Amino acid sequence: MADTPPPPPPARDETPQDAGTPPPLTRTGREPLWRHMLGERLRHLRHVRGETLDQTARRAGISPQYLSEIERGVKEPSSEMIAAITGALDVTLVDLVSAVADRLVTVRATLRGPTCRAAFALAA
Amino acid sequence: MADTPPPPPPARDETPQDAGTPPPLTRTGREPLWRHMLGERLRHLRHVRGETLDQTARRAGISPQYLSEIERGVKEPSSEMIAAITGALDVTLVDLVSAVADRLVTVRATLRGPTCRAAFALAA
DNA sequence: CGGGCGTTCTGCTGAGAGCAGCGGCCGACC
DNA sequence: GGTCGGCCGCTGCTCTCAGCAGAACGCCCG
Repeated sequence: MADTPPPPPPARDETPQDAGTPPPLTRTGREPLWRHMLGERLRHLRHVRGETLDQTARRAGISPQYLSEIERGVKEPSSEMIAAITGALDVTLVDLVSAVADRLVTVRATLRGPTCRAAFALAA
Repeated sequence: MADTPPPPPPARDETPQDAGTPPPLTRTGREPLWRHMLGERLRHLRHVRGETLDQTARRAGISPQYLSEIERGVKEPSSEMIAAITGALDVTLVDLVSAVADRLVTVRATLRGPTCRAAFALAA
């Protein structure tokens, strides 16, 4: 990504979202779990800064392999760990949590979209 | 509290916030940790429903003592546990996360207020 | 082919999640 | 004053998993 440092993070994550599948839902088809949303947004924020796992992990004081597991929603980091990572990414907890909230709204709209269209089709 | 069931939760937590001190900051005076914000908002949402620890804990399938520890920011619940509690409170993850984000913004404004005034006083 | 990056695996240790039981504090109520 | 409901705090327990280290693999690119 860009070499220039990213602008100060907005209150809401206004950077373009990554393409790709949304994080996995729970087995009952309900909304995703916190650790999946957390990990996805952390990875997104890291990519916005144009950094590798190793770079961010070093500044956060954790292993790159563990950061990879967190971003993939495999492990559940402690609040202290979350604070270390957001510090390394130069964002605040409110930035992160807002990004998760916005992403959840987007994911929910995406899941509901085809369902609404399918319902209209059935009504026709 | 009111016997009538609470209205459908809004996308943002628009119910009046509890009076009282904001959650504890980290030792460096930075913003609070995720588990403190999480716990505070879960307790707020439970109070909005007019419920006791025992009532909500039973529906979530956890012990009331453990729910108390979560709400006080003493314990770090797993994502599955968070999902169980939000389910018991009849809110979604996006409701919870949005509530945390809004609360963080409020807390940050509160912390900055007196600091700005203090700075002006010093300049005088 | 080699390097960079990310993922996956095995194995480990120690912290802590989640619980049960109990006693205590406080405010409301009688 | 006593009782009750709600909550807190403590001890102690078991078992899961956080977080790590090291190694290996796959993919992509020059």
